[in-house]
Amino acid sequence: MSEGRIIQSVARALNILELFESSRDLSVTEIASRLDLSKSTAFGLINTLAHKGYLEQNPRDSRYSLGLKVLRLGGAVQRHNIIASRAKPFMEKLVQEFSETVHLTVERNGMVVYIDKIRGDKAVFIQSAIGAENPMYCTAVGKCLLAYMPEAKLERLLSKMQPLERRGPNTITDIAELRQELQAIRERGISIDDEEHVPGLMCIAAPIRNHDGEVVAAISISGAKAGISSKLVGRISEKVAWTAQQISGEM
Amino acid sequence: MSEGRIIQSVARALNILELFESSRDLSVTEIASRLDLSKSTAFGLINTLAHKGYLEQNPRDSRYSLGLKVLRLGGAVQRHNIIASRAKPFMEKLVQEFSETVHLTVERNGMVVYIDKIRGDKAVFIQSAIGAENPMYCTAVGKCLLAYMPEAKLERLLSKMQPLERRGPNTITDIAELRQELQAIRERGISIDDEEHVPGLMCIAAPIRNHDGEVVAAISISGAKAGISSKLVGRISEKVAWTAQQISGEM
DNA sequence: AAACGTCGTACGACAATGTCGAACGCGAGG
DNA sequence: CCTCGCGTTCGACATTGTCGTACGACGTTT
Repeated sequence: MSEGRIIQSVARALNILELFESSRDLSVTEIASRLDLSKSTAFGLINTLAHKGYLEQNPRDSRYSLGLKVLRLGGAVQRHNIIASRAKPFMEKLVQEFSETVHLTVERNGMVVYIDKIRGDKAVFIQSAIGAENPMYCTAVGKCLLAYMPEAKLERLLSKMQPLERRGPNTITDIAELRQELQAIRERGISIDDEEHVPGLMCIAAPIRNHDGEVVAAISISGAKAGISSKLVGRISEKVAWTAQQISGEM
Repeated sequence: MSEGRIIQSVARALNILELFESSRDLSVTEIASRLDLSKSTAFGLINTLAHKGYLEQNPRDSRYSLGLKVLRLGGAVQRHNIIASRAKPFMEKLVQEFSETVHLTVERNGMVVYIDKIRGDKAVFIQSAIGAENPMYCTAVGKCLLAYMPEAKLERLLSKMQPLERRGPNTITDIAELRQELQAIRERGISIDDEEHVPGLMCIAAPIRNHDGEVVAAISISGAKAGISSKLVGRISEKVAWTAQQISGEM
């Protein structure tokens, strides 16, 4: 965890922005107390963020909320991210075919990060937001990314993620069992989360490779387990794997 | 343009992030020179942004690009923004019906800001990104927002937006003519951009109101003019207006 | 109505902190 | 093997962010 030079005021400003991930609007006083800053310090930072459009002040109650400028940055990521831009049209086709929610994910710091998401008509309430993080061991996409990871990295991540907390009825809580599962995923080319992360939820994922053959992302379909017959699992698996290969071919 | 207290280092850090809207990756030296900072100052800011996940360093060439953390913020905006979250399902239905691109926009500082976008199958290349800005006088959504604006605000914006630059074959370049157009929009409840912004492109927009009846957003469908017969214009207009009303009813 | 509490914002003084130039270690290219 | 340019580190200075205090505005309470 080397740090190097950290500019305090910048870090604080970013902390302020992050507060708004869980709150729609905040007052200067609330922000100051949550981050242990003096009101005037908080105000200076907030005012700077607002001046640049990253926060906006509601004229009614003079509270602050996120500004639209942050959308610009998010859009820039999507645009510049080779995976996301290439995968988008394929994701849309998947949504149309199965009417279930489709996710695109990568690994970052041992977590699954959702870089794009398209909801389907059947839209079970899946509270995964773009940019959100989830654990790897209990999600289809996470296990998929683990399965194709360089061994050294896998070992490092595995040793850091214990214990495997139970999240759903079928969560794999034993490391040895997880290793077997990863092996099975490599053999099938498909990763399935059968109520391991969220009760009632089923996900099917497949790996996306860059032109060097390294797995750099995973794509998945998620839906209510009740609505997915075992026959459908086969059809979805096939199509997800096929889609992942198509996307890989474009990289 | 009152400023108040601006924290220099924070403003500089935000400037750095904004550089990445037009560049996929940048080196420390490039950033320093573009913003007229010393290399070490730039490095401190960059390092802070990277440490917090808003920038990432490519281990290959040690250049920096936007980090996935910015997606979190963008997602938070979408989630907290009442208009965006309410409108999403309706937008998806519009896309399914017409297979054309659907936009959701608001006005900010006299510009149209795109807060959501869903591409349709026919997906003409429309380079509008989420968070991007466009002028109001030559876009369907912009004219729509102008048409239902409080008079004082309208006058202020009109006086600031002259001259009306020609963008497409039918761009309205005369203020008086624009006022007539706004009147027509109010009468029809529908705003149409017929190659006024981009040659070959046609957009149809309708206003979204909050529960006080104020117009707070506009929704639109965009497509190649060649692919939209005059009969289709009627059908689309009707459906866009209907959708906008439905969304308004949810606010 | 007047007193109170609390809010966002402004001010000013101190020292903590961001800034800068110079220098280091490293890798690529000649 | 030397050189160039890169990202990064270091240390000293003074700029700048920080904090307590205070002001004016608003809403609520008494």
